[in-house]
Amino acid sequence: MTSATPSRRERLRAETASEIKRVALRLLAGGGPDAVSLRAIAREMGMTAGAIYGYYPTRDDLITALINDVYTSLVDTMEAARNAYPRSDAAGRLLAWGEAFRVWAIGNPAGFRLVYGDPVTGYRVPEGGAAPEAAHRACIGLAELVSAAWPHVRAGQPSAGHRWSDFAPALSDSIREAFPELPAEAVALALRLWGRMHGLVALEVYGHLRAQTTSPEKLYRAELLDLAASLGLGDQAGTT
Amino acid sequence: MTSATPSRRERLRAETASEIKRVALRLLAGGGPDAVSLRAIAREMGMTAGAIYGYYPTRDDLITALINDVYTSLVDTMEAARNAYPRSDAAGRLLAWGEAFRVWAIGNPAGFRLVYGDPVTGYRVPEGGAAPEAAHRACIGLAELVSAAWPHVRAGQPSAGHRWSDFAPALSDSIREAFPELPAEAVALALRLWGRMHGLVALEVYGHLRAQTTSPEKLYRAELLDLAASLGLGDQAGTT
DNA sequence: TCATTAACTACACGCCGTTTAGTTCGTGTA
DNA sequence: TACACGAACTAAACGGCGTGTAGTTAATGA
Repeated sequence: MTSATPSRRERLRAETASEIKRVALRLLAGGGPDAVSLRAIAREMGMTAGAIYGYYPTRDDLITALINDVYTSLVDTMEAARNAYPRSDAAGRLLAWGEAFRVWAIGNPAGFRLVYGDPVTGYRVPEGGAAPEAAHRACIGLAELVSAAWPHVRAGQPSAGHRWSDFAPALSDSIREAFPELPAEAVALALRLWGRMHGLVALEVYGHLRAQTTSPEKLYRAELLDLAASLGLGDQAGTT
Repeated sequence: MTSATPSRRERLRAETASEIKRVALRLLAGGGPDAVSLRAIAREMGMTAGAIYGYYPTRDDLITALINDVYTSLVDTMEAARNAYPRSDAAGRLLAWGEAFRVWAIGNPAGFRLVYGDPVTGYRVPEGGAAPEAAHRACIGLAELVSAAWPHVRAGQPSAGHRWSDFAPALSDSIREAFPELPAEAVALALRLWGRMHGLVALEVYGHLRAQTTSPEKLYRAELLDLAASLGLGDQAGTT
């Protein structure tokens, strides 16, 4: 913010910092979470491990940066998939979002583990622990899907008596601002959507589903359709 | 199998082998997955790390044994909770199973990670990769719940055209033997139940839900009720 | 009694994250 | 232009890890 013209030094520095992340992501994709080590990254860059401490104060800070990058790319992907369908096609947008989630996860198992599992050996989430902004965006995206379906949601949804105070202020505030017509109950529904998409995908990524079925994608598709139906968006064609 | 009377040596040996697992589980519960190391276990037992190789050929074999134990204890817990309700109370049994799953997971986060996540640093599932017997039992348990509800499942369940060949032979065979009246579609439904329970619980265990809501249990309860309703077991009292 | 052998230790190897002290070199200023 | 500063980096060390291997102890059984 303070620098109008980033000096040459600053440019080199920023470039190195992002090269570290780039190499880390490559190692992650190539050799799984355990292949991401400061020593391996440094080796790959022709440096020594200690040098990385000039860019990230600790390994976990680097991992945290990676998580944010990867999480953001996931949410970007889902939003793009959703936006390929017009606002009028609530079912299409829901299915697109859900499919994009699974496709990304299956294509990026290491990334999925990074974001939703134990990222790498010994990593602990930072104390301050503000959820990454990407998680917030994901929740908003889900709320948007719920919002579009809300008029059709059959009143039969079990009301567990959710209140606004049940949710993180950051979440409540954004949703009330973006979708003023939604009740707290709808936020609960959005989080449940999240859980429903997450369940089968997590089981598949970690190999539990493949031990039981040869076609997890069929299972997931059925789940998405059931999910759409339960939101009152039933039978609007199973677009890709 | 060959020994009628286990010799003193054999008894000591078996006792040591299980003490290793016991200590490992204690370390796991106490210090998370990273606290489980051969050196730590040996230290705790007044041995050296190498000694453990006399009992488990490699660290991953020990971890595999732990996973089996922990997974089995989870399934035992869920089955017991379910069996507290009579067969006639299909909804009660479903809710009990589901609640038991979450309660166990929240009370045993390290165990949950061991079974459903990346167990510990560098662990890779064994090649032969037969899914643990406990996973099989869990699937059967879910199928039983579906079986009890099957007459009520509204025909509207989206049919994704599942066939018996879509599932692992071990699973298909057991289910066809135990519940001859069930179609392949019902197995798919059982696996989807699994995913639905798994989703919110996994998000909660890994800290993603708590960043968004202060009452994950309410969310999960609502999900279970919705799930029961979608199986046609609606409105049969929200028993504990 | 004594050879066999299971059980275990001691040590080494290469990996890891992290810290510290020392070195190199581009940069802004006098 | 000369020089001092400081950023960037290396080298080496610490303790921890899983895993082999060679050597030691002690219980077993003929």
